[in-house]
Amino acid sequence: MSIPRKMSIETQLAAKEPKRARGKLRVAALLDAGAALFAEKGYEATTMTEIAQRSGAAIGSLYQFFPSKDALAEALFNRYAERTATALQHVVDRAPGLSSAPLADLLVDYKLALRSDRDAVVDFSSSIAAVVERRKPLRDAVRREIAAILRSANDGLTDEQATAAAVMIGEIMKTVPMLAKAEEDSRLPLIIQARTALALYIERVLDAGAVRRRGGRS
Amino acid sequence: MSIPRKMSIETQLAAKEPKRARGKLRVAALLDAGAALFAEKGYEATTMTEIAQRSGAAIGSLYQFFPSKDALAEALFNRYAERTATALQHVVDRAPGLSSAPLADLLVDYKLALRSDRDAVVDFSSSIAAVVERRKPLRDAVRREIAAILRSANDGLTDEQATAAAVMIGEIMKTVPMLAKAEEDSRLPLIIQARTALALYIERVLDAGAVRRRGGRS
Amino acid sequence: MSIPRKMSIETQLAAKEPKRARGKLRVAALLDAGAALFAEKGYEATTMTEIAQRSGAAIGSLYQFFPSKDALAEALFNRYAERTATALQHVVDRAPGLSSAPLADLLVDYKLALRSDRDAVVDFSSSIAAVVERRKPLRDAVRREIAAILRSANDGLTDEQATAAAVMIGEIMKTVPMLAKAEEDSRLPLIIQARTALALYIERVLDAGAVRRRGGRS
Amino acid sequence: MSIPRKMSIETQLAAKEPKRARGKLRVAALLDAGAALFAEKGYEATTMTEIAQRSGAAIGSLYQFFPSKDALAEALFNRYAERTATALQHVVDRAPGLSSAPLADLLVDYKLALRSDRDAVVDFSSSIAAVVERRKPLRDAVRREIAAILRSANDGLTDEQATAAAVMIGEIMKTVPMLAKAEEDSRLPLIIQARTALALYIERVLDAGAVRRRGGRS
DNA sequence: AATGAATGAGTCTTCATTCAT
DNA sequence: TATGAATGAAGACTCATTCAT
Repeated sequence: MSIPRKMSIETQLAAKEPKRARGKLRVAALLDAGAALFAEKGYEATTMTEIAQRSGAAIGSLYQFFPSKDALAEALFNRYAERTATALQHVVDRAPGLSSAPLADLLVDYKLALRSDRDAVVDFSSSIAAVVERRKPLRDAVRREIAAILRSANDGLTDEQATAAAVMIGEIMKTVPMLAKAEEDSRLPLIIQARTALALYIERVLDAGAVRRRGGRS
Repeated sequence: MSIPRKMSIETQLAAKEPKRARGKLRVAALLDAGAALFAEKGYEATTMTEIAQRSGAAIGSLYQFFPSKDALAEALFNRYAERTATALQHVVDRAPGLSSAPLADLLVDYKLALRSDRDAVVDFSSSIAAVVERRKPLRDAVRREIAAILRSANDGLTDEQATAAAVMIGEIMKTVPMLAKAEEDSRLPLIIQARTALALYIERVLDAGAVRRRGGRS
Repeated sequence: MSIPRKMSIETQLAAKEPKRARGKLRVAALLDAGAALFAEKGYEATTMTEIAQRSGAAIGSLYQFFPSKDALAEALFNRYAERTATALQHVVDRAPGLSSAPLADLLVDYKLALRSDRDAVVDFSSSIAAVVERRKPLRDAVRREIAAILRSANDGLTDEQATAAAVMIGEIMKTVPMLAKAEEDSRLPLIIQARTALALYIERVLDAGAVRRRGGRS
Repeated sequence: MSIPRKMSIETQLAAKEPKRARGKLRVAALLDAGAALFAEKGYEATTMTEIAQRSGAAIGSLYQFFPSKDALAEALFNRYAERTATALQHVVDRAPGLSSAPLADLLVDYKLALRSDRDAVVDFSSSIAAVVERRKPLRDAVRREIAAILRSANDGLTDEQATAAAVMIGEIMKTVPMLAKAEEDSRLPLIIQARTALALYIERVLDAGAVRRRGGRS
């Protein structure tokens, strides 16, 4: 897998790793509290004190492991990147041979699985320098995998076509978390719409060569 | 005793006119500065002092027109809502009779036109109470118009179907501003992908009734 | 605190200057309060809140003009440097033609005049990056003036001799503020000792050529 | 010798006596680390954690031996006081019979020997209550010894004269550590200047009675 | 009206010190 | 004893908002 899990820009932003079991639990609790609050109220509006309180720790304990608010955000992003890598590998493993509809479903499910992690990360990922740096590589890696899936399903695609399609697919996938936020009773139908829209687009992409070869769209 | 102690009412009003005009300019400049900064760094990260500075005004002047930061945001949202209404009317006017592809283009162009306004507004529109209130009605109005367009193009759609489709269309439309942020040379191809994806989805929606009419399950 | 961190490219240490009479008074009061407290308890042990309180201002007002504690220290140092320059010019103006004893007195009086300013500045001048940079040039300038006075009084001195003597004279002068801190009744005798010691040393320096010529010990 | 090597005031601040060789080594390492850091960055700017790290101990270990930062400072001061006493005794032992120049050299060498210890102690010795208390007695003891040396070399000196001279000599001696901080190639010449200045002053002091005896002003 | 100084509650962050393992 | 996590008071600094000129 080509996703960079951690970059080596040595900053003081690095979260200090706990050396005892107690510390590991703390760190996980702190990350969860931070994730929840960032998702709820946004990065700027969330205070470090709130995060500490929600995870049942003193403010000093929070700073013991995350030397700054940005460091916490970065750690959260790293966790998100790792989970993304894992989930994406899952997709890559079962994508071969799938037609547009099941492939669309696979991608939508991938997005649903990462939903809450992503919610915690989106708000700050364009405003914190250390995260901004990591963001593009991660996004590019995801796109590359999707493009690869497309090309292996349709060898008539050029690199440019596959890449552009991967970008568009990524964008359609981003609608999933939004739709999943809808009222309980409209959530499912909406996600079905996303599956449909994505399947239609993927079908078009996979047919691109065939269409040309066959000489017209159905 | 013959000296007039009071100017005529007409004269007073006339004297106020240039000041009002100047005020309008200043208000517009302040809104623009706020919009630009909110888009650049986000609502929370932007300070009132910065906004005043960028528009060449003193902080006191800013507060003369907008009694609070939230009020400024609200004004910005209102401006966005008005422009949305205008642009949407434009869409509604020329939608009738269009097939899926040109309709998709129309909607994509609508989104492109509102792009910068939206950038200024998205960041805070879920965190400021007064704006949150206005947001849903605006979004619902847009969805209703799109649903209406869909139903008038395909009278076989139920209300629920049209609404769900309108939501999905709205979401696909949201990808447009993101794609438009791409590098100069990939921007156009990407927007074409958005047009394609949207057209495919709309085509499916417009065909839905036909399928049923032609003998699908009741 | 300030020193161990890598100096960032452009530090925003510059004190903002007031544009209104009110502000100028404030700035002076703040500088005085800072000077007094730094002299009393040291830089690190003095809090910004204390400084604001002592000068009758709100903490925000302090930060209006001095964007950081370091900036305040720097401003204080700048004021000290200016006063040093003025006082030194005074010395330079009346040094020509003086013999060792009156010259020593002149230098001791110069040090006494700058005493309180120096007290405010010594504690932090070796730990704040921006000040450390300015310190050496100032000290060198003072030494250069003293060396020049020595050489014009004894043209048999080499540059190196004059410089070394200037350094030593500077050091003896530094004892003055310390001695001046003594109990009321021992202060005067002690300062007389300083005048004596300084006069003896200067006499030796001014005689250097003569001594050599006459054959005394080098 | 009248210097108190150990203060009789028992406080909880007093460092716990290490009972094992291991502990003594650790205590020495901690004191050295503290001394180095206090000299480098000052007392306030140095953290307990840093001290522990530099000496390779855990923060908990540091507190095992020194129950507070002040206690560490006090221990450091005590060590300095002991070394001062030893060095001073050395001076006292060989001072009798010396003329001004060798006496000055002796005193300068004494100061050079204690230099690094003093650097570690100066910064906090005026701000920590427990140390402030000990400081004056130590300084007075040193002055008393110097005054005694002066009086035994010149029995024409009054107590007041001898004391004032001792203070001045102490101040001139303080210039030695500063001069010793100069660049490698100017260090030696500068220290020679200090020897010279001190010798001149001492010579004057030792002559004082003679002048009176010989018929100077009463 | 316009300007910029004044205000102070609220944030992030530090660090001496205590405590559990 | 040794270790390092936990604690929270305290300090630097920010910024929306108000006020005086």
